[in-house]
Amino acid sequence: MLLKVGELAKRCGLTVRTLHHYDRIGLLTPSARADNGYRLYGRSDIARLHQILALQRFGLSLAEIGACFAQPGTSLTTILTQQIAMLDQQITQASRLRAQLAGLQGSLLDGVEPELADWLTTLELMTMYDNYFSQDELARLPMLGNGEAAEAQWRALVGQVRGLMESGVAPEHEAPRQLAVQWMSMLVRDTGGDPRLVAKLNLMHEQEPALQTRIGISTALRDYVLRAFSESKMLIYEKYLSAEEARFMRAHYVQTALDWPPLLAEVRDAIDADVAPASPQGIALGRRWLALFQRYAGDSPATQLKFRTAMEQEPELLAGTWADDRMFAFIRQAMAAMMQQQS
Amino acid sequence: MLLKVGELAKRCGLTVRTLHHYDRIGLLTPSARADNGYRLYGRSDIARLHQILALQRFGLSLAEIGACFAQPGTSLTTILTQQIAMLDQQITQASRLRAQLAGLQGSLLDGVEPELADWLTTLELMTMYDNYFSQDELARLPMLGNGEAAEAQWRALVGQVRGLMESGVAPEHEAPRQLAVQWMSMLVRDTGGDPRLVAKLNLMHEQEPALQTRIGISTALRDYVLRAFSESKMLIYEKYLSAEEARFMRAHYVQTALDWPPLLAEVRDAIDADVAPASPQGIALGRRWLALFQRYAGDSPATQLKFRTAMEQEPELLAGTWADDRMFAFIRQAMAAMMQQQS
DNA sequence: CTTGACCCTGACCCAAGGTCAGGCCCTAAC
DNA sequence: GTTAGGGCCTGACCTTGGGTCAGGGTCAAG
Repeated sequence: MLLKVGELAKRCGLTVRTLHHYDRIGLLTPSARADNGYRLYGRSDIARLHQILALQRFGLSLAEIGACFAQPGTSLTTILTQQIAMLDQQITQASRLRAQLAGLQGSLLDGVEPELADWLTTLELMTMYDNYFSQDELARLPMLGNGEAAEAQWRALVGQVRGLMESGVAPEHEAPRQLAVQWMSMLVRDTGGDPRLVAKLNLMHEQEPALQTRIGISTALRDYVLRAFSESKMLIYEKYLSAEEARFMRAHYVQTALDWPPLLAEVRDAIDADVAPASPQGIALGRRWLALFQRYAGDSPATQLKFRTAMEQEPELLAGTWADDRMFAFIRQAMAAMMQQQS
Repeated sequence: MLLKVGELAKRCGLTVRTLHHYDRIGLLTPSARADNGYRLYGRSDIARLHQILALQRFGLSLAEIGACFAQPGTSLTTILTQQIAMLDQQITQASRLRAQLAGLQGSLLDGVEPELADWLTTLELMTMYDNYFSQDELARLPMLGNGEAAEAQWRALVGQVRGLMESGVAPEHEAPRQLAVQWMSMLVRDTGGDPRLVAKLNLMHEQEPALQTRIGISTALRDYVLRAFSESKMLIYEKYLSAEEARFMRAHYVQTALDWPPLLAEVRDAIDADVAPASPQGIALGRRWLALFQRYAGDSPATQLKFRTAMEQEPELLAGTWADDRMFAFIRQAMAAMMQQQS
């Protein structure tokens, strides 16, 4: 019962080349050779080949199959769980991509077929997002999924704000202020209240000029909104401050606005990772928080107290800020630990 | 706004080598070079890169992406449907494999952990099946899925038959006959009544000696069953035949038994493919059917009529045969067309 | 004796880059 | 001035699982 290579190949539905390959890499060496050099496969070789094919069908690479034979310590359950896990990952990944493509296809079916070139620029944006956000974060960015409704809302808002800015209306006026508050509220909503997402959005917006032109939000426009939004907050704080304190705040508040989201993001990460507020890492965050706060509140504890009072009295101050009670609690504890340490 | 290769790579989360590669294969050639030979990527290059990455994320190969750019005739919908179809296929395939592995794993959890070597021989059988059956057919082979119950049933039956055979009991005796009828009925059940599956099973069994030793069914055993089963049919036919006719039948019936399944399989294929019975292909099948029938029924129309009468009177004759009314109807029409043609 | 079907080895090929090697360019620090 | 480090260049070899020759030997049938 010795088979030549071609016979074995036919019987197993393989090519001769494949068997040559297995021979070369030492996975299946025929147990005999004829005098003329022909490979002769015996019964045990055939059995081994079947086993190889079985493991291959499981998705193992030839190298892994070789390892299985080399050390018989490997248990089948290990192999199975491993391969199943791999398949699961593969399946979820493919399904996610499929869902994305199907969504895209759905949005294509309604309207006119656009030019490929137009779509490519849209896709350009998609990869940009991919670049800054993990798959997980993308799924949590409601902005993208909401599609139509949210997008129209944003387009309208951006248009209004740009109208005001281009007409020369100062951002401190009431109309820009109201739009800015709406802007931030929508942003909070569309980031699911997660400061990490908004920090990354800001980063992306800053680093991708192409994005700015595409969605129509230049850095100038963003600064305009930022100033208007800051003004809306400062108008409230002012009621609690002396003229001198208000002057200081007005000189520095706007510049700190963009620094908050990254810090909030880090605090949120720390909370999610169960970092203790009193730990060195927690205290470092508290220190940075305090520094940022002092940049517009100043060094005087009395003034700082006024800000805190304002914040407690006026819940409106928290609107559009991505800060919540959990984060405040964390920072309070971190600062307490900080004081303790210093004294 | 010209970026060096390292800068672009960092911004897009790629490696320098990847950009070199894209340059070499002409997918993304930087629009400028510095005096020192450095690649300089402009704004349009960046846009193109983003588009490349988007299409790549869809699962297109670099060659396909290049083709997209080369001829702008390709529509996005085409690409999307194509990729979705590919993903679907990928997903179903992975899911099917996963289900198989999970099933295997489940059957492992109950019992003791067997040796890897033992399992490999089991896997050997699995690939053997793979070799003879398509994935689709495997799923339709209830034999494999039923596992425990059916397998135990088969083991018991095989054991009983072997016991009789080894004790020297002639297959024509009543005990073997009854077991043979049971055998064929189970086979019909476990092939879902599909003659194509049983034809392939027979083929596999004949060509794989390893399989025979593994499941304990030698060709001798199979012939024993076949003879017993034939006997059970012939006893019925005999009641309708003269002594001479019966002698002819007894001399030839058993030898035709193994030729029926392949023919039935082809007829079934023809029906599924909507082949007309009166077409040349249908008539050819009718001719082969008739030839097979005449091998044990003889040439005399009168004798043949007796067989047909028997078949109509004794529904038991159809048990364990994979033939059904649809197939008889097809063959009847084919033969009618055949007669018409000859006259 | 030829022809066709097998067999052998050796070699190059694919996709999508990874990983050096050898050498040039530029900047900053000494 | 020079030297160290980092970035850039090209070229070349490596990966998986074989496909696809090329050049030459072997065997059986006609």
